[in-house]
Amino acid sequence: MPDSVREEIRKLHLFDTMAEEHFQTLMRGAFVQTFPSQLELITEGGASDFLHVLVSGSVDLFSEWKGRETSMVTVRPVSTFILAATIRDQPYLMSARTLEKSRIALIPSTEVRAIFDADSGFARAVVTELALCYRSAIKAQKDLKLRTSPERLANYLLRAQARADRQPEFELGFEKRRLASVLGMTPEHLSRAFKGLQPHGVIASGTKIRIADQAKLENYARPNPLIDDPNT
Amino acid sequence: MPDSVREEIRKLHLFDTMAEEHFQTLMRGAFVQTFPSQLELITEGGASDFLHVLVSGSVDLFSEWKGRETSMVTVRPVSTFILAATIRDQPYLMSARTLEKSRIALIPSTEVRAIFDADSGFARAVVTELALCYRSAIKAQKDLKLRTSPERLANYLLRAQARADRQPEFELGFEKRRLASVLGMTPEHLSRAFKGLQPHGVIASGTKIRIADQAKLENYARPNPLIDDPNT
DNA sequence: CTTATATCTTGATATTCATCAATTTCAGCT
DNA sequence: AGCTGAAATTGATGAATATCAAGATATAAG
Repeated sequence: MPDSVREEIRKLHLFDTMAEEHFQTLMRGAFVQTFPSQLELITEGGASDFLHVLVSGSVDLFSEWKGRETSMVTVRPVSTFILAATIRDQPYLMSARTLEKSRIALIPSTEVRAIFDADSGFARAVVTELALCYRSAIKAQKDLKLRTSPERLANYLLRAQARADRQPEFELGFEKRRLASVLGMTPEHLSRAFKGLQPHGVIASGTKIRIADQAKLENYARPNPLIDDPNT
Repeated sequence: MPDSVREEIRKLHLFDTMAEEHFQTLMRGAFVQTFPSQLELITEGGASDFLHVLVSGSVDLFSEWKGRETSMVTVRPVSTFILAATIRDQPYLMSARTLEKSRIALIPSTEVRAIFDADSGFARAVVTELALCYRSAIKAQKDLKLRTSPERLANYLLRAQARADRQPEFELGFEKRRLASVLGMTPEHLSRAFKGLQPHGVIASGTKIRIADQAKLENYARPNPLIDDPNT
């Protein structure tokens, strides 16, 4: 494992308080691999053999049932995924595929669980991380149950804007068909939803979004920190 | 706090491995209270001052946005709720109200966080609990995004049946209007969904459900452990 | 037992959203 | 620059779901 990658992983909240010795143990068993785009890394129902750390690129977590498929969330670097399955030693609830060429560090789950028992700083960090994951899942559920799909889109755009330093213009950075799936709608419906947001101050041309009238959009979207703020 | 209640709380997975001394500390600061039906115990956005343990009765966790309201989950005894908010010291994401007369133990959040730092057995139990909560939230999201509402109802009935020892006949134990809200539909639509399940072997009369043809219902519902099994 | 109130059901209708088919636009490749 | 295939849009239609307005049933209080 290259030192630069090691450093990036160490900086993650999940690993930044644990004893150096334990971190070294984890890293000894770990390895970094570069995967091509569109590769299925893990399949839901499988055994959780490795904790994954996305170092660069991006990964889609998705699920299937009865031939239908839905994107649950997009993972961006640097962050871990499928921590809960690893800790509980239970099957993955979601599949994962790369959206682009991606570097991923794989840490054997058995070692993660062993260090979890040995290092209370790490255990505490796991708790923080899981609580965050849980809360963001609850927010996603509220988003789905309380909002119509154009409302979800409007609030999604405001969150994307916030990620892009609140600039009035930003890149979607993400295929629209997957955005549709994340928002729980069809690509066609998403296309119409974008049109429907024009009177509310949104100008979308291709993958570039411009919030022409911030106040108007916010008035329509009614963002709520208990749904839309990732830090709350 | 009565000893009988103390014992029931102690038996919860969350508390059953911690040092007796620490458990005593928690219990000293805690108190049990009986609340009437339909009382709003906590309001989303509020500060998480107490970890709640439902000793008897039942509690609805729900959320609101723009005048709309949705039931997220029903808490049944004996279990805790709003653990993530307590641990993270962040505002509640959901409100809670009693569905019937309920006894609830309230444990000050500050003490929970203090013991969490001091007792690694407790910390580990918190992790297990949070991972379970997270995974059930993901399952709920999959249920919502991958299934139509009659499919959600069909699978809900199979889960309710599993809770009732897999008897072919069981009580819904739950107002239909709230079931509708939990399943993300209107009461009218739920009523029609029940009718739509008749050809699939479901006989519903009032609050009593009879699975007349198990195979037929399962063939329609296609339950999946990665969505429907609470232990997976 | 009866009244009163809320819940559940049913019917009619409107809205939201999905599907299918046909273009159009875009991005990558040569 | 021009070709190629995927993605995005648009239009027409249909299915899923919500809303509104009555009725029917149940539940609780007197």
